[in-house]
Amino acid sequence: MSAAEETPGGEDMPWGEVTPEAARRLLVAAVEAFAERGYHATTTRDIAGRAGMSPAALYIHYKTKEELLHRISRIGHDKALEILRAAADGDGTAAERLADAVRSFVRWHAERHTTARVVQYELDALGPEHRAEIVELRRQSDATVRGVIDEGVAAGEFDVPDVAGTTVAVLSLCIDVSRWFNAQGRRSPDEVGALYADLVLRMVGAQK
Amino acid sequence: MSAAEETPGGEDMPWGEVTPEAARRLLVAAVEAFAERGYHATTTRDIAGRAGMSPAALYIHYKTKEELLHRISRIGHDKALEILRAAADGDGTAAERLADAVRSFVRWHAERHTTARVVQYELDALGPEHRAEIVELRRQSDATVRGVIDEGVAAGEFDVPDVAGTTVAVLSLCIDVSRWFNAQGRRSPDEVGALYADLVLRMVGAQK
DNA sequence: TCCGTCTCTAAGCGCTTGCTCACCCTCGTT
DNA sequence: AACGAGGGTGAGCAAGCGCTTAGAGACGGA
Repeated sequence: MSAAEETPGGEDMPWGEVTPEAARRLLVAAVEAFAERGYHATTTRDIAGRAGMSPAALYIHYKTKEELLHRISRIGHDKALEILRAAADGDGTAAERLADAVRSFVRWHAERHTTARVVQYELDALGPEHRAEIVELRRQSDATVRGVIDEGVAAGEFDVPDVAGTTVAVLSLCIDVSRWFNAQGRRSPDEVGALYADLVLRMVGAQK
Repeated sequence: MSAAEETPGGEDMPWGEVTPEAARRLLVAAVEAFAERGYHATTTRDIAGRAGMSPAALYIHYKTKEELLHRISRIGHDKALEILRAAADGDGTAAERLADAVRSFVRWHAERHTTARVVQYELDALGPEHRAEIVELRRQSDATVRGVIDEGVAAGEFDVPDVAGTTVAVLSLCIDVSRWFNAQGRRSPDEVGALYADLVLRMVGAQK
């Protein structure tokens, strides 16, 4: 992680790598608008307006509206993959690492559900090359989770008849959090993360 | 179920209740287009073209493009709820009924993933009143699944610390099948249904 | 035969869209 | 003081949008 993504205090600063500041403001505005209305229902005038700029200003920093979506999608997927890998490559048993991965992955999808919604559900709005690039990142996410489950099975920790299918289900479950999660709801991101980690351990038949 | 929805052979005839035939052709075309590109990216000309008609023909059968989406959404949700209730109100233990519900619900989301994708992911494109109507149907789906889990817990069949949260997770898991399922993929709708029924039984801690 | 009804089309209206262009303002450098 | 570079704007273009309208053709009943 680059220094630009962290404040001096060390807390996470999203979109810190996007410069200059005007480009970042536009990108944050686009994330909000895309998450609320969807990519196709969002106009470039709406994005520029939210960022406090004229419609033409957008095209100084981004070539097209689709490039904006691609930047958002790319950064978001990189972050999601980084979170999964940090947990998967950590110490501990396969069960501990899987629970860790699910907990942090779900927490991210809940906490930053605005971004996650765009990242996960607006994939089809990308052009062919950009979409292919993102699909490859997803393949890596899948491989990361499958690896932990494989290790758990090999170590006798898990009981999983269908590793590939279970991997898809686990990732699907986590990703869909961004669709239904509501910040005003009863549950905090931490609570949902803990619940889901428990559910996934049950899915893979980890002994408690 | 009305007679119009079934062929003489008894097999399921989707959109059978939509008449006249031209209106049904338009609706089927709209489902395909909405599923492929999303509601906002689909033009009325595209829908009419797929149905082999002129753009103006659409407005003989539907007042607006949004009404088309509403009809699709309404019929789809009715069908989904009917499937869930048929399983939940059946005979057998809570575990059997929950497995049955998940199996048939998932099978529907896989088999008819085109429709399901529109029904489940284009909710926000509806106007306020139409959206409220659909949200109410979803509440009933949630209540149906929650009921079965509650009964399983009461009967000592299940071990579920958080019934509300687990219900959301189960439904979310099933619904998201429509996003990733691919007819050309390796798995049949039946196989995915069986896998998911097993996974859900594990999630609720049903003894095998 | 004439009429009213229903389904559908060709043409197009008013508006919004993504995006461009000519121009201006604010800088740090010389 | 003069300058070049880069970030910003107001106005607007071509294209495409959802939807309407005038009228054509088919058809059943009086």
